Amino acid sequence: MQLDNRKKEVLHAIVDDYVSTNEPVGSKSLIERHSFNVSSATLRNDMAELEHLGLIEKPHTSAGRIPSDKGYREYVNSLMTIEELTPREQLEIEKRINTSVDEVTELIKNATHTLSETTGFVSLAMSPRLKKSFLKQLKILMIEPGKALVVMVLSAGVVKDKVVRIPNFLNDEQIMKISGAIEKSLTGKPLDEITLVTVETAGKSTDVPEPLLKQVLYEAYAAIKQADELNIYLEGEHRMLSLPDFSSLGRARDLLGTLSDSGMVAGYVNEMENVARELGSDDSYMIRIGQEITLEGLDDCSFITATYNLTDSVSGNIGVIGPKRMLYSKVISQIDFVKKKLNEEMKKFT
Amino acid sequence: MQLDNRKKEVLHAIVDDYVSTNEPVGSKSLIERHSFNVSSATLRNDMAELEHLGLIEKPHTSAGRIPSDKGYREYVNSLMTIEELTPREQLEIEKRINTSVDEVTELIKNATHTLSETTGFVSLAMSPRLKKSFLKQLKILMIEPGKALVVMVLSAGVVKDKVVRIPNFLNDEQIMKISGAIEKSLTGKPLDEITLVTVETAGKSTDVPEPLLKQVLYEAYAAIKQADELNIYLEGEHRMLSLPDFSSLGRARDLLGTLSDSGMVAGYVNEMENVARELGSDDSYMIRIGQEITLEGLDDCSFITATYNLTDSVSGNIGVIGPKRMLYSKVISQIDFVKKKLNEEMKKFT
DNA sequence: GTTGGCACTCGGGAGGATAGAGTGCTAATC
DNA sequence: GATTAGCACTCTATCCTCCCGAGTGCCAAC
Repeated sequence: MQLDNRKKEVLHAIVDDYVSTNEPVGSKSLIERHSFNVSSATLRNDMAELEHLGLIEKPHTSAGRIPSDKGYREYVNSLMTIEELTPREQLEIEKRINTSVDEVTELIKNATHTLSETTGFVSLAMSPRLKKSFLKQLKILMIEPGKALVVMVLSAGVVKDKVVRIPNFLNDEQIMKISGAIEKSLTGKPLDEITLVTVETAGKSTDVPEPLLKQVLYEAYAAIKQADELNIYLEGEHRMLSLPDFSSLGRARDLLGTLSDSGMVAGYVNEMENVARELGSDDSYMIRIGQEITLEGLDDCSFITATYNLTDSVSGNIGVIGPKRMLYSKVISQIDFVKKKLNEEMKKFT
Repeated sequence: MQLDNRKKEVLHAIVDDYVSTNEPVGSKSLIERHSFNVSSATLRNDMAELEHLGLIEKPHTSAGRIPSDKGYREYVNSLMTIEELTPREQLEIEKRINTSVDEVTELIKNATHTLSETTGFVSLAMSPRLKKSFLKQLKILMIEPGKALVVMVLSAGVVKDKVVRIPNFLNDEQIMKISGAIEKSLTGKPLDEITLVTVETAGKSTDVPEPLLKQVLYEAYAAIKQADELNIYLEGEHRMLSLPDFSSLGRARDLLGTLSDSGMVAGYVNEMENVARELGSDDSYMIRIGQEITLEGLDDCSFITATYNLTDSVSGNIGVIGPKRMLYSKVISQIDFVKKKLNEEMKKFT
């Protein structure tokens, strides 16, 4: 995009003004609000040019201009400067996240909540991707005949468990044997290297009769697989209703309808993450603007996520879904700060 | 309320018509849609009377009438007849709930989801009130130095756990001793009879040094207390946006804003339950209509809940929040049926 | 107690005029 | 060649006004 300096400033100003007023911005009001040393006619020429390049557009002939998705993209990529949060804002966020909790999950929920409150938008977080974390402990506890609890402690400081059904005849001692055998041979293995075969091999060393053994092993395997399933935490959906961008009930309905399918949103975030990795992107955050988002009803939204790290190899995403007409520089720095604090707090768990 | 038969029929007809058309209903259209053997003028007299009694009201002078909260209340208490679901509808619900799950929590979530889908409204469920269930097992597992997992199995077939911090110096053996001591003396005790003192007394029989012991006991106690905390599951908030009753963005915003504070909703449901118990109500469901609901923004809603039973002494609530302009007879039977199926499925867990 | 008749009320939709912000284009100027 | 003033044009949003129609309350008659 070869834009001369003034055109860049014009685009910058249009985005700024539109974000703060929610009104299409015209050449004249642009002159009034900013100190361009040229006339409105000159800006009109520039604006015609910017429109030709697809960076801004007119809602209708006699209105001002609003940024297009491409315009926002240009703004985000090359024009904006990210501002630090004020100490006051930082303090506010720190205070909210710092409430001591005993589990990583709680911490992540905390951070998500904080992010929604500080940005005023929908916030979301993915649970950590645990595939690369390894098993530190695995215990099978007998709950009652036919039922047991598989408890796993993972390297990332995460505890997972799952109630499973087991054959009725198995006694406490047999379960302990199986539990011990699995633990002994799987400890230290990353979750994504554990297969049904690995688990079955591990169980072979016990003297528990075959068919009974097999079912327990299978259930243990299923519990391990379930441990690295992804969860998503979404919060603040109702805040979207307060934004003028969603004052049309139809849009609001589509948006909240889509967000209510958390599995779909989770899938999308995951896909974003994968794409970013493939591209070897080294940005600390990912942004999707308007139509770049392939989820239905999010055409007027932007999606910004950052990656938090629980350990070197275990990470997840945290971010925001807001209107594409948002103060990107501010929101990005808010996400960034929350992520930073989240990372710091996470160190306490690993 | 001393209403002659025709007035009852008129009120019944007004509620029915208004629920199905969402238009204020006038004397003339009442004649057209129903077979009253009187003229519209007569109905006008009846309607004036009903209005005088506060059962119906006019949005403005020249409109038809709509039921007031009191009118709906009369309808629900004395006029409506609850209709059975069709076999087809029953099947639909059964199919959705019957998906086999391993934990009660999952089952409840399932039921909530089903209820939202079948009614088209917001559904909610409270987790079972576990105060009256007793401890069947309690194990403390060492996770790593300074950290342990308290696992509790309750009589109602529910498994709860909590990660707790413990003194760094404690070793595996000491923890097991404490764990065993607590389990031995608390097994069989209802949760609400377990106090910090009970737990501390239980721990005395071990030879673990006092200050270390004390912290573990305290954490175990906290874990037990946390086990009977109430959770609420809310689902389908976005569905409210599709209802004409909430086509005003302001109302929709207030409603979803309130519902987003799940703690508050949970508190309210709990209060409803307590009031019903005090009154010794033997209804199988509770209904709050319009202004009877003290939550902000729910003036145009009705709140219907039923009580499910996990065991004789352990129960929770499941129900719906919908517009007060709803088909009560239908919704109530839907809730009732879901509750029934939920109870049946729950038997498998206890 | 019921009914037909009638004057009255009020919201909502249709049509029309107007203001105002903004545009593109042209011709003159720097 | 870039910039500017000026101007005719465009389109939306808003405000009036008017009027239809559904509904009401009340009265006098049955």
